[in-house]
Amino acid sequence: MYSKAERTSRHIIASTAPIFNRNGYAATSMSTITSATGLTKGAIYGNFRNKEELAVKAFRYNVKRILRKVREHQESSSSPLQKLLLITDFYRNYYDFSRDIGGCPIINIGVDANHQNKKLLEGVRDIIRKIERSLADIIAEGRALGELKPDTDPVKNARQMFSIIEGAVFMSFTMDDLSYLESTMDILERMILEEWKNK
Amino acid sequence: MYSKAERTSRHIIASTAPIFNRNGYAATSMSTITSATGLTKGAIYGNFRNKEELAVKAFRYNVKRILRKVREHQESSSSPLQKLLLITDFYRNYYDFSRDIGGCPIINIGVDANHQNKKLLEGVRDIIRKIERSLADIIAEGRALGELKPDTDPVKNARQMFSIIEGAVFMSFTMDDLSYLESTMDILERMILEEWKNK
DNA sequence: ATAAAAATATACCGAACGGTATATTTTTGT
DNA sequence: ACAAAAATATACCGTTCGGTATATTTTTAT
Repeated sequence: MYSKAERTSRHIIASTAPIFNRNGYAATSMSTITSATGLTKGAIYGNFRNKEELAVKAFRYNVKRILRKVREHQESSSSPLQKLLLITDFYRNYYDFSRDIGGCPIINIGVDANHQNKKLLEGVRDIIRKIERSLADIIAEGRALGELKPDTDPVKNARQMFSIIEGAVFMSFTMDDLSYLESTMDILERMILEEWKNK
Repeated sequence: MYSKAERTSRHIIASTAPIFNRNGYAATSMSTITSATGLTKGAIYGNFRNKEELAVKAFRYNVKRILRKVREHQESSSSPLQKLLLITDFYRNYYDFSRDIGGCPIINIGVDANHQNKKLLEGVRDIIRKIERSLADIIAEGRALGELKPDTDPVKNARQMFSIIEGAVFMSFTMDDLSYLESTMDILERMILEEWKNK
């Protein structure tokens, strides 16, 4: 069983994570945090050094939730090519899935933290590099297995793929219109099947 | 000659626009504004109803500056196909161009205003619709002239194109790495020449 | 040049900000 | 059950927030 402090920490993170994601760092005040958690400042500052530390952990919490979902969605396949297509398939449903946490934490916190908060921004960059690496690994494996063309560039293609996905996520959440995701995943899937796949 | 008030208004907008763009609405305080302009609150509130009104006008100012640049870049050509390629070419240099105003106002304010400020968000949406419309017009004209395939869907393709561009802009500014823009423009140009162009 | 009007500066408002010292309550190991 | 330790609540700190009423300065039209 978790200690009291651990349970409280988790509760604070879980209940403030969507708020930080929606409002950003500066616009999420301590009073927002106390009323969202039902706790007082004493409890918050007893478990976190300051607002910044909580914000960083809330960001990581949001990202982990999403990445776990993506992983689960992929697990049904052992083929790298299929995995790529399952990732695009995941993002077709990303709008409904992530609406309750207020959109994509990478975009939200990436934009919010840029020019504002070094630690938060570095956290975002770490996650982006990690995601690109795992995408590149899938592509490299697909190439090694002969599913993808021999001249595929895993790192470059991973970056292109993620960049295109994030564009669609931004547009969908800004315009409140999930068709951007649908329409962009069409392009990505065509790219994978027509340009990356070994035929 | 402009009246005193007009000159002051312009000065306030011009000198706070990059700050709003970088820091966002909540993180740009009145004291930031007074020290950036060299004026006092009396001058600010004498020319703008409140911080929100100034933020909206600062956003429009930033967007106009960029759109004018894009327009100038296109003007050298009368061919819709060439215009599309000049737009992608423009975004290859977008990183250096917009770094001094702190990145892309559409992404920055779009993310910042979402869940925070209705008027600002509506301003962002208006601009996005306007840009997509003008892109769609170019594509439609290209189709009418026979430069693009007859089955091209101007509205859909405009949205896809803009979404992909914004993704690259986000990635470049978040990772401080302009290669995302380069690499994405490669894809877009190939898409235009290989899939949209009437061969 | 002058007076009216417009624009800007000054001084202030109550509220909210992030954070802390300390008192109180709750959990923990025995 | 109990005492020590840990966790949480309370009350407060100085500072900054957006905004305003009013005094002063500058522009404008005559």
